[in-house]
Amino acid sequence: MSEDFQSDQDFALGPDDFPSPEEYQLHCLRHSTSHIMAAAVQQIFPDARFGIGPPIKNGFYYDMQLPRPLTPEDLTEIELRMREIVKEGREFQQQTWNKDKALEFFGSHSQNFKLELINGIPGETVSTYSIGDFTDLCAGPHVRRTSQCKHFKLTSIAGAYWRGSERNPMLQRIYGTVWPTKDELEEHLHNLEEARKRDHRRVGRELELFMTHEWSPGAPFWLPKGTTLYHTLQEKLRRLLSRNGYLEVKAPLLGSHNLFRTSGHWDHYKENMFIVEDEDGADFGLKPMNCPMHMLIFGSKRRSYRELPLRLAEQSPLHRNERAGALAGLTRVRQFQQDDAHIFITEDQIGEEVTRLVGLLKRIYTAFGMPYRYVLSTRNEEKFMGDIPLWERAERLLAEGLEANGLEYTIAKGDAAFYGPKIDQMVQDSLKREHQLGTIQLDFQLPRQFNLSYVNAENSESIPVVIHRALYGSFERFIGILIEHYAGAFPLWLAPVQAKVLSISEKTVDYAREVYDRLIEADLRVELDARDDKIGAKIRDSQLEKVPYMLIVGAKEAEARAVAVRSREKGDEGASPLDDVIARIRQEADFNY
RNA sequence: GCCGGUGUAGCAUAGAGGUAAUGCGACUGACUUGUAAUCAGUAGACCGGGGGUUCGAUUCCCUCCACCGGCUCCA
Repeated sequence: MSEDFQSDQDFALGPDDFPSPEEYQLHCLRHSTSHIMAAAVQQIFPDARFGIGPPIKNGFYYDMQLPRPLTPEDLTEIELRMREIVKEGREFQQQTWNKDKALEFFGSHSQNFKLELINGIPGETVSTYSIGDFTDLCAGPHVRRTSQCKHFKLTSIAGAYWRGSERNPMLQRIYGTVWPTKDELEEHLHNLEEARKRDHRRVGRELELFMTHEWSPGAPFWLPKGTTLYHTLQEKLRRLLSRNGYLEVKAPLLGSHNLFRTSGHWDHYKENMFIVEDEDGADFGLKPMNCPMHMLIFGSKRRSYRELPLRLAEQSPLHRNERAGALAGLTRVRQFQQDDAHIFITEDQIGEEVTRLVGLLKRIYTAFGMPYRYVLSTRNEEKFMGDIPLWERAERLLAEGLEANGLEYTIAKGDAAFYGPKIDQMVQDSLKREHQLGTIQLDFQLPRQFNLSYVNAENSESIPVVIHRALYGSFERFIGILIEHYAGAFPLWLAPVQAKVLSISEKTVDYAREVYDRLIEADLRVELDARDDKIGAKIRDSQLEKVPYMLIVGAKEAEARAVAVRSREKGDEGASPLDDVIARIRQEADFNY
């Protein structure tokens, strides 16, 4: 360990708490830069009251209460002063104070948030760090001196509630990023710019996949090309599911309050539901989830253990009244469709069903070239229903289901919902960002609330276990992630337009039209560009539209009944007979999970 | 919901207390084109909605709406 890092003291966090020395050093660097920022802010606003300023992924933030809202110009000013502090090379000096001294010190500086923190810290003493005249309550660790924090940039200003609670005052938060070297900082800023360029909202508009309108906030309008994408994902999934024992259903969108009272949504989820009244004033709700409806389907007749596992899949629209400030693009919407399913099983079938599910996830996500990992969420000691032995058995079965497939996973202790443990699938996209997509949730409660049972082999009644599961998550969010993963350049089987026929001149339009018709007959998604324009311009437009294949036809091709193929990735591939090209594209487009 | 920001033609941007400009796109015409932008012309904006200040507001103020960045990754 380098002596640039304060690993030699008795800190709350030491090098051993991190997976690697690099991460430990980054932690120190980011935490330290956060202090430098606070010191700079204090120079400008002597009355600033500080909250917390932790290191985070890629950087740091600091929450503070200031006499006025910050502007972007303030960030520039703060950065300037930070650079001075960095240049001065002030030393990070640690001191251990007893609490009385700390309370007196921070009290005399009106740092009431710090007082609250001190009172929440166990033990008799607290740790502080000073750089020059700026002293902060902090467990550390830090770098040795401020001169080590050269390569930073302040990135944004945001509002944040003190301790994340809406009942607390709103503080101002400044986010920043910092790296050990200039190159790494520049690379990070470059990555941010790249991410901005492939933002699904931007690409979705440019490629005419979807639109939004202020008269339907939180509900995307799927344009023709986006609808093709949506349907393709639905159909590929349907095929996979029907081959794996799923039965698709379509339950109503609207349900009586009686349904949602029974499911518990009326008591626990009503503020997120859209409620409508019929002419007599009876309350109905738009379903926020499919599960209550599927319970009714299961309960609609006497069920036998021979029917289990009963796998009911549904892709219907769901509505959730998300808070206005939480809406964003396709990732946080009010109307969406999950690739939902509820699997009714006996307790004995849990392990095998998990195996089947991770098998399905594997097929799907290898198709997209996205690596992933699993997280098992276990019982929360404070909020859970049902008996503990059943929970423990179920958690073990989930774990075994993963292990039996040679899958590594981490455990999120206490993160389960009250009704049962779950496995979440964390998927990495091409920009190495993680998204929670697939989920496998056990539920011991809902079948009981709906009084569900089946006749077991001993001819008595048993209560089924339910698995709620999604593979894509929601189509909306999944498409948003795919757009960014591929930057709009979808694989052939998924591309809204698979090929575009480009005519070189007016003289070859008839043949171009013929080529177009042949591709249509071959069930390919194809467009014809017969404008009176130069071939270069048509190629450029197709390339910007990210069409996988351009089929260029001029006099030579018409003569030979051929097309010149230009692929999105490889460029000009020369001419081939039309029949061969159709066969080739057809074969490549023929894809299933 | 809360904090901050933004809202000008389909898109990207400019502008200023006296009703708006540029590029791309669209449309029309000419060119008939061989692998990432042919040329010329035309049309297109109640400057997000409502209210106020003012002789006059798109510009300043208030309010509503939408969008964007956030709202524990816990000293």
